[in-house]
Amino acid sequence: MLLAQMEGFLEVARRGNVSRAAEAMFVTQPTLTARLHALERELGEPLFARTRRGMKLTDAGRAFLPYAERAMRAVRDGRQALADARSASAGRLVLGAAPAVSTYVLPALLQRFAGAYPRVEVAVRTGHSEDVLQMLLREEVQLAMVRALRHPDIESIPLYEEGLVLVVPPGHAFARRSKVGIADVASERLIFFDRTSSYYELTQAFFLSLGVTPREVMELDNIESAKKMVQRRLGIALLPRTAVAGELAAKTLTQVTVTDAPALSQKIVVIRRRDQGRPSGTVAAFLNLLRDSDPAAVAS
Amino acid sequence: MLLAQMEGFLEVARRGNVSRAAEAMFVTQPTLTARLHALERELGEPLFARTRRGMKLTDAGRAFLPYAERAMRAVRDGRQALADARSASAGRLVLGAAPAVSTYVLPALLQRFAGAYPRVEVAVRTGHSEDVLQMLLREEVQLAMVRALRHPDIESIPLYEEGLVLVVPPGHAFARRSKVGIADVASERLIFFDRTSSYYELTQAFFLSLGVTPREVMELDNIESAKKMVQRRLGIALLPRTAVAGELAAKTLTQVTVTDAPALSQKIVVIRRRDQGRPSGTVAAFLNLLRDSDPAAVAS
DNA sequence: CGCGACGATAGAAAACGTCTATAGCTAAGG
DNA sequence: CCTTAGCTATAGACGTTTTCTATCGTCGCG
Repeated sequence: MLLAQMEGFLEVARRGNVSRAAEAMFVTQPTLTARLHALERELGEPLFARTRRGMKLTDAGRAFLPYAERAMRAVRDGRQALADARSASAGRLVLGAAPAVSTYVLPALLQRFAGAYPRVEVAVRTGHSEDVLQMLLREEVQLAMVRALRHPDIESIPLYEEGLVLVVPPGHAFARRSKVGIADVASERLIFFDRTSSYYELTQAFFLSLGVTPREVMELDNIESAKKMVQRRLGIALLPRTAVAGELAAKTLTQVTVTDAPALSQKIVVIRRRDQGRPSGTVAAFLNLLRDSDPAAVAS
Repeated sequence: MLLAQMEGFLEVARRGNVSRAAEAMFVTQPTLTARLHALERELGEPLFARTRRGMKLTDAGRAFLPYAERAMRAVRDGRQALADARSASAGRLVLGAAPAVSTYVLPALLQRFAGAYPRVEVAVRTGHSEDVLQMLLREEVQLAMVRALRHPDIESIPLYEEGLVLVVPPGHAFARRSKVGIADVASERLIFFDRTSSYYELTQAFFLSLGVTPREVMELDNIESAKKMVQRRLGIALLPRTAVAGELAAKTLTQVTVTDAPALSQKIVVIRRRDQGRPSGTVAAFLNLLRDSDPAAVAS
């Protein structure tokens, strides 16, 4: 059975006239007649009664009509759904993100995205990079923004390099000094966040590699708390630049450059399953948005 | 777009494997591959991501899936609906009937019909034959049982001949006499029913043609009341045989034969629009039932 | 009585779908 | 390391189906 037959059936039923319907469908009348015959033969039942003045539905035709309509509508709607998906004018986007990304980078990005694609439903799952990777592999998320990591089944696109910057409370001694060395830092009270996170390991490794043992460490499990601690002058901290952009601008925290240590940073990437084909619809739209933005610059 | 493509799409989506799906659909793998390609090309979007271990729906494919399913289901259901209609195992039957038919003949017929086709919904519209004819022409009913009448757009099948019989109360003088003549009848008080009905005209014409003027006529607008009047000895009446079958059997009315007058009767037919093609489904089923029954004999 | 409108039919040309055979790729196994 | 197995994609031939143009047959209508 062909959709063309259904379509012809509906058109003829609507107009009660094969010639007219054929014209409307841009085929010749014999073609449409043949389609109707084929459909009737397949269904084993005349759908039309041929009268002097045209075609009239039989009871069987009337019984079949709603189903043909339903089928055609389903196809039309399916096409439309695809068009919507293609233009990302509707659909769903499920993102995974590491905590720092989720908190400091995503909000601005999603605000732009939602503005451009208001009918797209967006969901965000936050977790440490490794956990988010697992979500991606389990297809719980379509796309994830995490620190660079590798896995045979994923491909990643670099997003930005997130620097860890040393922040001190306004008016701190470091803020007035022209040069701050790693030894100076080590003698300060240092505040870390989230022992389970890669940031923690990274930071520890950094100090150890410089032969420095941080003094009197304080650990929080989230960045916001760490910032508050610094502001309350309980210590200084190495925090992601994107996480402190707001405070630096508002001068409620001050950035200090360490002169005798390499810049500490990690790469943030967006990752995607390799086996999903070309990105399409909402995913492609979001990736385009990322390409057109400087994610690090939008941190709020 | 072809239904075969939809079907292939669904099958492959379900199995994640073209070869397997092709086997299940009794086609070769290249055929199914071609169908998928054609569908994807028409939709302008890959529906599957080709992986090492088979086919995996893309987001677009996932978006399209429910619509394809819906379309296929509509077609399946349509087929089923037609099959049901053909076997009259389901559907709807709208009958028109003249009052006497509706009241005295239809109940038994419909009881049998409902027994044979329990899932068919039946509706009955009652009216005088001419009114019912109009309903049929307006397609408000599919079939009608009325007195014989002709119209270019309808065809009719004889059902039975309904005799008008003279009924008197039990114990009436006529019941004891061997012979009753038309003159005897004319001297009795006669009860008629429904001046607007064809019965009335028919009966009047009958008497007039015999040169007899009925005495002291009483008119009711329905047969049941007329029967009651006769039973209360307010007169005698010429009533349809089917309408008094029950009373005759119960001996609450007595039939009298008029010896010197021709039998008075009218033909009852079932009529149908000529332009509806061969009767199908419920209509055909009901017509078969009529053919297999003796409608006059089933009068309750 | 011919004209016009309707669907059905015939026959030829074109288009399409399907098949077999095989290529190309990747992952797993000896 | 090479082979094998399992997957989809591709090529080319074949056969059927679809579509077209042209025409017919029928029936109402003027």
